[in-house]
Amino acid sequence: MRVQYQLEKCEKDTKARLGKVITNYGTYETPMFMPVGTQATVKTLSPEEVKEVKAGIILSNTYHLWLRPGEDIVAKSGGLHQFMNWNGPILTDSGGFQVFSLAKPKDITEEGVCFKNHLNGDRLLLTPEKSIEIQNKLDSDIAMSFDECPPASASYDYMKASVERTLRWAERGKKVHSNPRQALFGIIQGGAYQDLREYSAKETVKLDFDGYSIGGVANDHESKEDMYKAIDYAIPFIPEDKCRYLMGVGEPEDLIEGVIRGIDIFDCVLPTRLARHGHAFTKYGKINLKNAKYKEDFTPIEEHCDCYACKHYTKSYIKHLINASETFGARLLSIHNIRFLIRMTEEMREAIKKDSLLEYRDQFMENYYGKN
RNA sequence: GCGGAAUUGGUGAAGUGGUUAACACGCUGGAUUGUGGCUCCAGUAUGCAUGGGUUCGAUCCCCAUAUUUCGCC
Repeated sequence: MRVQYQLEKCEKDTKARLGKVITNYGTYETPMFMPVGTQATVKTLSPEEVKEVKAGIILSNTYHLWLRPGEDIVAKSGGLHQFMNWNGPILTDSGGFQVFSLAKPKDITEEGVCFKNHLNGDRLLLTPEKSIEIQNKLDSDIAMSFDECPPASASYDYMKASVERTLRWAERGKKVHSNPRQALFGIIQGGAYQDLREYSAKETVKLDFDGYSIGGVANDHESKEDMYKAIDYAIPFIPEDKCRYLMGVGEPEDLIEGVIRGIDIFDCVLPTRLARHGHAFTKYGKINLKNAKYKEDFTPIEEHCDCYACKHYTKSYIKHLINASETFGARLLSIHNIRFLIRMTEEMREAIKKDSLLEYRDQFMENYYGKN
């Protein structure tokens, strides 16, 4: 069976939706936040801990698993779920983001993208067909189309050419997609240019994917206004009965603004990266555990948080672990930060049920950015 | 007691008779949005043991004192 999306309810005053994603590895409710496990592991967490923070689905990465250990080894082990001992749903990114983060413009051709293997210097060519073939073998529940993720600052002409190429790549990838258990999502690009986003959305939808995502946002110092516009331009063209995924977004307020605009799922490295650098999300704003003021703070990160870190450990202790570069500190903060974002999605689901999402947003923002 | 060597910020230390005393760590902040990320950025000695002297000018040269250290009795 292929992943299915079930729309349960639309909020009265916004475009927010309550839904369900049904997969062979379980069903989860949307809106949902996906922790990122690029190299077949959510950095520092065990699968049991990922379950415990109530992650409905995780994201992994085609490019990185292609280079190491190689998709054939993952396939041989019984697929990505088996390989990493995660029996929940998995979405794999296509390597499109690595076009943005690792490749130079001159490496991008109609055929695909030339990468220099960062592990051994080999020249590699990733094509739309290759990306889908790798994802088929990884056997994730949701595969992503291979796209170009252009910088938000790209010129109109560049963006237009890129959008068109990404559409051709989407079609090529769809043609070779052959895993009957795996869904395939299309990616809408176009930056903050209204006509390009609309064009990309319409044309991508014509190709008929199992779900749609909005990509190319929140990169290259893009303003929040531009990001929200990009969502607003694309959403009206996505069929209601398909899951909508905003790629790479994970600041608390962006989750809320995304949901209000009709987004169902998100992924982001932020909670785990911030954790490794000593930061924690809290209801009253982001805090930096490295700050001297937490030296003797023997209270949890958040008093009423239900995560493992907050139930058992103090800021003082976690600060000490971070200062001493002990990995347990990064692990505790990762658990907390992911749980924080997932709890936000839980709260938003409740708010959607009660048609009170705008009130939720206002209250959240007042707490998060107000005076402590 | 005698002779030698050393003394630079929180630490380990470069360094020069002349504009802002290198670097590293630590410390203090900040960044971070489909992870090439235990990463990156910034700030952090009004002073070179103390007191004199030489010099236009001394952390750098000279003298004394203190402390540390090595050797000898």
